[in-house]
Amino acid sequence: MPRQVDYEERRRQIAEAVRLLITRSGMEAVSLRDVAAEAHVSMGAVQRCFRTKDEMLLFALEDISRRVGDRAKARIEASDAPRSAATLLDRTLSALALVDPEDRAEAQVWGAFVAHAAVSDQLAAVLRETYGKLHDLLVWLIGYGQDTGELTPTADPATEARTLLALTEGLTAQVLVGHLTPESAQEALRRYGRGLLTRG
Amino acid sequence: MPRQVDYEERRRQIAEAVRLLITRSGMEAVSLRDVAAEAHVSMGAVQRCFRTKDEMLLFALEDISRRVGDRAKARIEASDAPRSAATLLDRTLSALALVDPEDRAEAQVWGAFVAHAAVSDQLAAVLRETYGKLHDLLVWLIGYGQDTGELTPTADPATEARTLLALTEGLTAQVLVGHLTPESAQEALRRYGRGLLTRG
DNA sequence: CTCGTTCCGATGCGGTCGCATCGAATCATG
DNA sequence: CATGATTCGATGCGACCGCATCGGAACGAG
Repeated sequence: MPRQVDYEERRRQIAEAVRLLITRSGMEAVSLRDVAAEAHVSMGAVQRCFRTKDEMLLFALEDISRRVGDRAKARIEASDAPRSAATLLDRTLSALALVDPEDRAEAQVWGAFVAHAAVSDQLAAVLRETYGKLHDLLVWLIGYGQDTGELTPTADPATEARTLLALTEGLTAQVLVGHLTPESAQEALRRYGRGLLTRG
Repeated sequence: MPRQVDYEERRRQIAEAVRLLITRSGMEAVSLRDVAAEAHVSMGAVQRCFRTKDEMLLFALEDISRRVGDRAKARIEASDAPRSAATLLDRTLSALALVDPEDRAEAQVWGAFVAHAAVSDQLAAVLRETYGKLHDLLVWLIGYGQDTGELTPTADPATEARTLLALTEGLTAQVLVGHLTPESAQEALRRYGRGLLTRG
């Protein structure tokens, strides 16, 4: 056997380059050549990892979807003590809103893929799956909060989860465009969350 | 003087072609040649109207922004009788949510521009202006509803407007991707609106 | 070392891109 | 009609695109 290569690792490396390029110049600036240069590999190596450009973009989206999901879960589990459901919800939504400047790039890439998904069924399928997981996570959190008595029991967790997820995404988009500041978005999100509290 | 041309009309015609192309194949499929063909004019004519491609895209965004704003206002003024503020709000948000299948194309184009705006300051500026106008419209509607006593007076119109606008956009995006049905999005929107009623 | 396999990087190809150029057509004016 | 300003449509240019190809480097097995 000749020199063996960790393809999975290289794919991730390439996905990172795709993210960086989208952040810097938008999705239409993603070319195989630029991706290869950004990932410090040759074009041939990129083509060895992905048969086509679409395959590469698909993997990049799966990669970023995994990141978003992981971060949301991480912020939940990072709570060392049994936190209140309200705190967990707040942290989770903040993570999803990507309001931190360091997450801005990721939000930008996410938005680019959402826009592109309107044309590509494959990308749309990945997004649907990710949205589904985030939805389930929020449903669970809301149900948990209702069990502990923190959240109003009359709310339908599914509807509330849909609303929260959409609100979060909408706020993020408007922050990216510059219509809202991260602070005002954060405040709108918290204000809505407060409405879910039993004594809010 | 030689044959005179209605440039403004032609520009609109070209903008329509841009919309159609984005709807059909996404923003990166928009080339001068295809736009010219779709608009049934020659490439030279397109170049006479717009110095560069970016100028063309900018105009297309301004055109669609105007359409979105016009439609929102139209649905308000179309209410022949002095409608209730709640009805006006519901109609306005439905218009913005672009949940009707016929509006789906427009929502798709809007999303494409939002994504692209993260890279182009010029486009972002147009979007900010449009968002600002929509925000002001919602603020006015909410204030009107509070005056008539239909809406809870404790809510801050500005914050509520921000929330409603973001929620609407987020729901639209998720409908486009296929994570939500237009019906569930409409329901989530109405459910939130009910929370603003005095006796909701 | 030799061989066989695997991977890399360079190059080529056909196509499309945005943009510039230019002759022909058009039409009010003198 | 002749003129000159103006617009059109076609063509050319240089660059870049995605993808295919291929010689050779790298490296384990015999």
